Parts: sequence; C-alpha cells; structure tokens
Amino acid sequence: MQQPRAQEPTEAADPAWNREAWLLEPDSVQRALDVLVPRSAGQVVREAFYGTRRFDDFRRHTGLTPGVLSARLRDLTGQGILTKVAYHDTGSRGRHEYRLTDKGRDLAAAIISLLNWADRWLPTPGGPTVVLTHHGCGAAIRTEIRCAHDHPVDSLGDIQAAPGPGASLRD
Amino acid sequence: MQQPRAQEPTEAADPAWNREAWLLEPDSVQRALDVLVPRSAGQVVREAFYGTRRFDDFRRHTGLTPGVLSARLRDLTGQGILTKVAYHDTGSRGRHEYRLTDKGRDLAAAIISLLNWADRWLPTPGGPTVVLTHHGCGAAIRTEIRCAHDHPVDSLGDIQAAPGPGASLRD
DNA sequence: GTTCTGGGTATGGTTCACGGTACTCAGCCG
DNA sequence: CGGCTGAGTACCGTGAACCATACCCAGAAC
Repeated sequence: MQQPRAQEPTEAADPAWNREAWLLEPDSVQRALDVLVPRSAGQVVREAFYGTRRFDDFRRHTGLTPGVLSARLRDLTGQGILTKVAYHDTGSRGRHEYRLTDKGRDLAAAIISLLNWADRWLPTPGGPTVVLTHHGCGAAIRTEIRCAHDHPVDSLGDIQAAPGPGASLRD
Repeated sequence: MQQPRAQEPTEAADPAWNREAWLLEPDSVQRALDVLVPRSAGQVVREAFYGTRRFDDFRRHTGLTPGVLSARLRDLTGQGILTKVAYHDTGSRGRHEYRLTDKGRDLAAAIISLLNWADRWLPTPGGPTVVLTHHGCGAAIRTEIRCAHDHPVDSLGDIQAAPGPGASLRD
C-alpha cells in the first residue's frame, strides 16, 4: 500500500492519502479482527474450519473450559459466523451442533493467509501440523492478491489505499 | 476444507483426516493470530499498513495510551514484524520510527482478506473508510484462494486438509 | 431407578489488557 | 536559561479473559 513520508525511491507520496487528515473509524480490518479476538474466539473458528462441530469436541481440541467455550459459541452464533443445527444420533437424545455459516466460511481466505504466513515466518521444528492441498491436483493451497481485472499484485507499492465513503475529515 | 461427519451430499468424509486422532498443536493459524492478538497489537499492525511510522502518530490513530502502545511496539519489533529505523528531521533531534519488515509486509494477504471480509459481511452505514485499488488499473484489490498449479479454488470442498509432519497421534 | 453421556451453567479466583494521568528525558530554539 | 516537542516510563485502578472445579439436566441404557 502507498505510504506517506516515503523514503525509498520506489515509493511515492500520494496526496490523496494523507493519513493525518482522515478519521478511518470504523476500520474494516479491526472489525474483522474483532471476530477472531479474544484468543478463544480464534481457536473456536479455527477448529470449525478443521471440521469440529460439537461442544465436547471443541472443548477437547481447544482446551477451553466449558464456561469460556459456551460464551464464545454464543458470541459466534450471535454474530452469524456459526449456526446451531439439530441432529439426532441413533441411541441418544436429540442435540445440536455448531456449523460455519456462509459468512463464517468466507473467512477462509483470511484463515489460509494466516496459516501460510505462520508456516513461512514462524516455522516449528517438526514442520506444519496441517497441510492444505488442492483436492484432485494435490498442489499446495495458497492465497494471492489480485485486482478485479485479475492483474497479479506483487508488491505493496502496486496497491493504492484511499479514503472511502465512510471516512471523515479529522476535526 | 474437507470436514468429517459430513452430511451434505457434496462433501465426503476423508479417512486421512480424522480430527479426533490427531494433536494439531502448535497450530499455525493460532500462532499467526497471536501476532494480531491482543486487540492493540492488531491496531498497531493495521496502522503500520496504513503508513503510520511514529510513536505519536500511532498513539493518535489508535487511541492507545503510551504505556500500552510502548509495550505493543516492543513486542512487535521483538517478533520481527516491525523494525526501528533512525531518522533525523531538520531542526529536531534524531529519533527513530517503526517500519514493517518483510515479515510484517507479508501479512498483507491476511490483512486484505480481513478488510474485504468486513466490507462484505459487516457493512457500515457510511460505507468502507478505506478502499484499496490497483495502482494504474484502478480496479479493486481482493485476495483469491489458488493452488500452486494456479487452479482457482471456489469452495472449501476443493481443499484437502491433512495432518502434516508436525502432527502427532493423540495419546 | 440408577447410571452414563453430551451439553452445558454456576462460582471463585488470578492474571492480563487497557485507560487515565503524571512524570521524565534529550535535544533544539529563542 | 527556560520552554517546547517527541518519545517514551511509572503507577494505579477497573474490567475482561481465562482457568479450575463443581454442579445440573435430559434422555437413553441397563
């Protein structure tokens, strides 16, 4: 993204983007991040992507205590990230499980980006614990930054950040 | 991603991915998320992407108190996301500013994915406050999930999640 | 009717994040 | 010399997040 006060010769200051002049709240990055914060919320969403659906499975996989997990599942269903679906295993009473909604599933690009980033920049001795591949072709899954015209974006300098309709002038 | 206990006809249970059998810690998604948690860390990283570099600017843009901001900047430089660079404005003493490192800049795909997600699913009355476009072509910036062979990935069902080398069998 | 299981609620305590405010410290400026 | 500015540090209070543990409740199984 274009940065003001640029000092590298390859970057140029953009008069339309004077960060000081604009109030950028509510910020979309922050609002999205608030879905995955606190830590326990991120853990629950991650597990949902790994296929976990039931209370006790969430509890064992995340290590959260019942109280915290219960609160988090309530929050996330309240936000429409998860939804409660009834099921009935034969030989036990009817219960319900938590599944990702379309809204939740659409976090995939963010989750995958984070997973790729950690695999690259925070490697662990044993290697990654989860590997994502393209079903059928078997190649690794990754995310790519592109524009709506499908041009690839290789550097932050190719991205123009500008105040949108929701931005207001400071003071 | 493939999910066990799948009930939709389009999903199929994958015997290689029995979530119950595997211990997936340390989890890459969680480790990446921990860089952006607590909330104040996410705010600082977001501002860094918006071009903020100096202590007082971070303080005003994020609303964080000096103590919290100071701690967060120390954490993030310690993790190699930001780096301190000396500068010297004429007429004032030499100081230093905080810039994104390559490691920090590589969070771009995650940040952009989150921004796009919030713009789609958590719209605000006034519209987005920040709009990203492709410099030159002007089209909107977005992220895309692809495989290493460049096949597009349109649904989670196209993604195969499998335990990696770092995973261990439970008990 | 007692037990088992899944899915929670209730209570209590600790740590951490954060806000508010005051203070410091170094150098340039007048 | 005293004041101003940018960049912090120090201290204190509050609330949120989290953990541990105990308990509860419905229905099926025995």
